[in-house]
Amino acid sequence: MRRIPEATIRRLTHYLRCIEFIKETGATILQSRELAAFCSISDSLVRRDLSYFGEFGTKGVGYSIDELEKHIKKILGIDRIKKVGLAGVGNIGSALLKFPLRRNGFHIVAAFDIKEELVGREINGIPIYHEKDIPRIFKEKGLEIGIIAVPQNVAGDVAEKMIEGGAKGILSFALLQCPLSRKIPVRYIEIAAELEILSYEIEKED
Amino acid sequence: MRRIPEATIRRLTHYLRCIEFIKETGATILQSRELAAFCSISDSLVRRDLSYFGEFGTKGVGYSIDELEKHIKKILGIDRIKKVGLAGVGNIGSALLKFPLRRNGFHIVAAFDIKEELVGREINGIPIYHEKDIPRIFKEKGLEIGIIAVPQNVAGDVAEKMIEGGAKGILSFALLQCPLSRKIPVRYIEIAAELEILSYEIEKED
DNA sequence: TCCTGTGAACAACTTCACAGCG
DNA sequence: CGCTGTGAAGTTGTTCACAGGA
Repeated sequence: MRRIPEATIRRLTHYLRCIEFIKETGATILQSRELAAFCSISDSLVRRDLSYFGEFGTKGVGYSIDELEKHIKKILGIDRIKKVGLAGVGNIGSALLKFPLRRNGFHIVAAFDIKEELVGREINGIPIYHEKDIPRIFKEKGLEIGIIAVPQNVAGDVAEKMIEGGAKGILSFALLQCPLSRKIPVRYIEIAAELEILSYEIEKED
Repeated sequence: MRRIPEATIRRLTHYLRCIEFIKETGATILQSRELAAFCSISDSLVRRDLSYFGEFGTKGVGYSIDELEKHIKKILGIDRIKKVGLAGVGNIGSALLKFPLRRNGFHIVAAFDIKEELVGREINGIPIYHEKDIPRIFKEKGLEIGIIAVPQNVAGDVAEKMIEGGAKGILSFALLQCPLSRKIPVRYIEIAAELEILSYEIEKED
């Protein structure tokens, strides 16, 4: 199979959001043109994106919404729940603990912080452990994904502990400055960067 | 001037992060190769990115770190503080109110919520108003950017109120389903989508 | 000499346009 | 006929390779 553009994968997540929305209207068939309109892109791009993974549609008709949803979830690997561990129960961290990520197939099973007064407590039913126990708890509970919401200066250490515990991927709110000992996929959420890009778009004269 | 790739703008924000970091080491000159290594990209891409905006470097030497920082901030429009209004003082919203965005040139001046018990209070020195007052406060205080951290079903209404108040750009944590009355730049932070992309990267056999 | 800035080559991604199937 | 799936064309973004200035 050809290499898949990252942009295609990102759009797949948009398609999923649209499908969830459209499903509520009771529709069962969806055409590339309609899905494209929802996402403000061209219909041929929708077809191209889906065609990377097989032939899901029916010529002359469109795509079965249920089938399409199942296929996209399979492609994204969210056809089964993934267990997540979150480090850093500060502002962002505790907000995420209350966030309904489970709806999207991600289950935050354990949280970690360095503050003794937090260790042993629970937020939203999620137990908080000490950060030094990250490797052990990741292994014991079979956590696959780590979310990093700690200050930047310790983010690298936390990432290493997650990797030591067998994490397969990391989503980080802090820049990981040092190269990681073992290569696993890392994605960033950079609020400041998004605001800066927005600022550029505002200022540039079109 | 040629059209600038969005990827270039995103990298500009990375360059800024690197510069902030490198400045602390006391260096005053930076070469494209070094900056590229920090960002794990090619040196020619760094030079290409910068060349879109003029000739900042000195041949045979490199770039003055201070000059480069100033130029990039100018390009991104963050050479002056931008005032921000934030709607939705829930989990994510109140975390953002405590986040030091000011360091990056963004000043959250007002927050908004629909809950009467929050209205009139302050978080981190930022006053909370009722969401119905978004247009008035945006105008009165000259807010340029709106951050949306409200539930998805009211996100569209909130966006419209911000636009009515003269907002020039929006950063949203919720999908804005309806088309906006006036076209302004909108960027999204989609935590679920990032996790889904991460999931894909984990599952795919390389 | 060394590193920047940039045409030209190359690679990646998107759109076009239509064959082909239901 | 209508809509998908896909070669081919077109467009956009990145790398190469080197001219040219400090």
